[in-house]
Amino acid sequence: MSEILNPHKRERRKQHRPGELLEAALDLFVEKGFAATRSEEVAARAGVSKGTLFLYFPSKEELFKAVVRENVVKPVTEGALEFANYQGGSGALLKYLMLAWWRRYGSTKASGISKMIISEANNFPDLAAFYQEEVIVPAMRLLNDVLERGRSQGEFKNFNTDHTAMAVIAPMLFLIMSKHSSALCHAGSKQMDPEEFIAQHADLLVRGLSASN
Amino acid sequence: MSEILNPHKRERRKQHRPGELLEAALDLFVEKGFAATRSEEVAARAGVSKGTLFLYFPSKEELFKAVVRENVVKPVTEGALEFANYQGGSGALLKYLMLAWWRRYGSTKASGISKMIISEANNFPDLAAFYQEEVIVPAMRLLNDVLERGRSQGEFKNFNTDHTAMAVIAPMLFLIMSKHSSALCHAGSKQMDPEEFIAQHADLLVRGLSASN
Amino acid sequence: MSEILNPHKRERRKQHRPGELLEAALDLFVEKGFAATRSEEVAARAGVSKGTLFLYFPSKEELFKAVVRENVVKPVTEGALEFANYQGGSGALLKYLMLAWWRRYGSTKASGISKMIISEANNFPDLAAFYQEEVIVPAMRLLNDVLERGRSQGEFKNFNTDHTAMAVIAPMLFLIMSKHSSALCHAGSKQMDPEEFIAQHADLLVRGLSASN
Amino acid sequence: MSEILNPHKRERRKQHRPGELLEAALDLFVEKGFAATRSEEVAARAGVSKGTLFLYFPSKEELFKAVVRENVVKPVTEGALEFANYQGGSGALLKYLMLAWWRRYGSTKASGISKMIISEANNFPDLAAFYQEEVIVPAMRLLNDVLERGRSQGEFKNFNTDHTAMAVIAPMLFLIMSKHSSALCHAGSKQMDPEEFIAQHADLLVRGLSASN
DNA sequence: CATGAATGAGTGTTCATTCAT
DNA sequence: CATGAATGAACACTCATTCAT
Repeated sequence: MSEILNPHKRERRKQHRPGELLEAALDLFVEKGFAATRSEEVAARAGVSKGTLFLYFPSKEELFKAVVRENVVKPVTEGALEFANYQGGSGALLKYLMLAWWRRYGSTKASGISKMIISEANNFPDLAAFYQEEVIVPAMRLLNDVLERGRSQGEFKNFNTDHTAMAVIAPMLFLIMSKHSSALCHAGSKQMDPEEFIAQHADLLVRGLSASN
Repeated sequence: MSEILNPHKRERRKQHRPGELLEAALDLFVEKGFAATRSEEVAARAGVSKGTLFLYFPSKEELFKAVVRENVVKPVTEGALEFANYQGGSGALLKYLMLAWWRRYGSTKASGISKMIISEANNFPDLAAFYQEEVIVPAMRLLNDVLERGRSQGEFKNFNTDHTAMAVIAPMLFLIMSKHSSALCHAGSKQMDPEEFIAQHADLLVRGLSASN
Repeated sequence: MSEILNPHKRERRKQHRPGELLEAALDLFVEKGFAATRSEEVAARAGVSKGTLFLYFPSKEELFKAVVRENVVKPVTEGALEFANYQGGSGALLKYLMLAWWRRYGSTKASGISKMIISEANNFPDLAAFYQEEVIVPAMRLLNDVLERGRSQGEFKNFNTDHTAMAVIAPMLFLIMSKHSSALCHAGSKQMDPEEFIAQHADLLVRGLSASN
Repeated sequence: MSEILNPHKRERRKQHRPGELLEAALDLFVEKGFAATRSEEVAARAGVSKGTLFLYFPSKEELFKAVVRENVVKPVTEGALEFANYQGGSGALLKYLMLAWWRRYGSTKASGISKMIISEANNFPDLAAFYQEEVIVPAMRLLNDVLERGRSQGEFKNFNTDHTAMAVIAPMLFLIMSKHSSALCHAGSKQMDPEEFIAQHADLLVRGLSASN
């Protein structure tokens, strides 16, 4: 009804085009990977023609970068914001951020983009570099900041930053890969609750970081 | 014996061909993945023509399966053998197997095959099924056997098998992905010693499994 | 109408493409057979690139089926229509249909498709089945109907349907094979007038079918 | 047993090699045609290696020519011999030769060679020329001689040689094509006895040739 | 004589990107 | 702005023929 009353409908559609294309591209990149996703299929799923896709995004690579900016950079930025405003203890903060990251990103379709990049980085160095800059570096900086916050507040002691960072990342990466690869999704990981898994892991880590020895 | 004494060039080459091709294929599958590896390049790297490759392996898929059998199935089988003959405690056994697996497989080029399968399983269901059957199932069985050994000996208590299996696998998977994806290999993981990482993780796990509560 | 008034080049080309490709494919299938016809050559003869061919026909097999529908099914359908509307005697009808079939099909390039299918049916079972269904079955039904019409009108007597059908087909098949195979086209058949040959044969047949004994 | 007693067995096999290869080649050429027959399969069916085939026949084309000489030229030569020695009437001779040709050649596997040549002559001009010279020309000469014998004896009258030759050949060609192409072998031709078909046709022809008008 | 390993040109089909309309 | 027709390089796999052993 609103469509009939609103004469700007087509214009609204037009303005939504990039968003619809991004949505379609996200779906397909996650489902098939970068190389195996055909640009025609992206266009078709967004309900436009092949030519239109290249009107908004000059190449498949640029389309991918836009998908990353829209879906992957955001959660990191949000995490950074919450970090800046957080008042409580660093252990609780770390656990909170890990769980928030899972709820907002890891558990969503978008996390397939991380799986995709890890899978195909070797074949697309430009994409890898872009992802490195826009995602990995900020995320690692945030993680580092959390650990340093804990150290300077005296809550975390005697830890090796690199090892600890790995220990934070490893289980989350594992969950992502399990979620998006049929090679892992049957490896018993289906019977497991990811949030519980992360919570347990976070507790384990915080306990380790807080120990005196 | 006569072969050693009578090193006809053609004959010597022939017997080495499959091995040379397997070696080249391993390199390229690890470097570029399954889809992006061109059969002609495999042949070229092995120093033969395209046709020769198909003389020894009827298709790219069969070539891949041979690579898996040669490089991935073996370490699992070896682990199972050592498990059968092991005499000591189950905690030590678990730690030993994790480290042995890393030294014999994870740290080698061959582990890139695991990364490859996880990356492309969705696009190649037949390959995924093959890998599932030949690698994942036996490996999970071995892991399960180790945990059950610990339980029946009273060394491991009160653990959830699935969760624990995930906790064993996650860090090793993380190391593999880091080693073989340029998207991760700069994520600080280069400064870390994998064996130490595994050892620490194994200790953490064993402590958790041995705890009374 | 606007198309005629507004002859945009691209548009005009587009609508003619399938026809041009079908024409080129007919030429080449007749000239070289199915297996020996390269899709690139079909495209080149139609003045387009290889890719364009597959824009209109999803595979060489489908291209062939389209060629059959366009060039072979039609004459049979036309014959069936004329049969339905025919008023005169059955002997005259049989002779008329045989000659019409020759003029409309046998004497044209398109009849090379029949030669082609007979030649390669063993190697392409799917194509053979398609041809069987779309061409042979309707054609045999028509022939049968003509003979039954003659029997029910009392004009044709005491004939074995199968033998007679063969006797109708054999000379026409012979003419087609002669026309399209260089192995036969010099066998003296060049000095012969096909229409006269068919007319004579038809007369012979009708006389036989009309004989009392 | 005889093999054990006969030390020359291997030598006998050797001498039979060409024959075994010819036999295998005949089978495969008839089954799949010239282009689609792989030389390796010919060798395999003869129980020798690919190299051996090329030891006896310098190319696939030469192999084919040998098959023709062995299997197709012979029946024509035999027919010519019988013609030379025949004493009776020319009508009976024509009928006899037609039936003999069917029994000795048309009904055998070897007749597939004629189907094959007709099918592929356009793609292999050298083969077509060879077949023309070695088979078609002698066969047409024999047929011509039979007709001329009838004319000079006053038994055959008022006939057009070319038309008559076609009328003799057409049904036999039809039988061969039916026998060797799946596109025709279901066209009702299975219910028919070839010898009877030929006999009827021969009678029809002879009656026509003997008629006064 | 016999082998079979090796070659490499050839074929059907796909897909990112361009551009005339 | 939007379309979709057109391109052509790429890629897995085949096979007649050669030749070292």
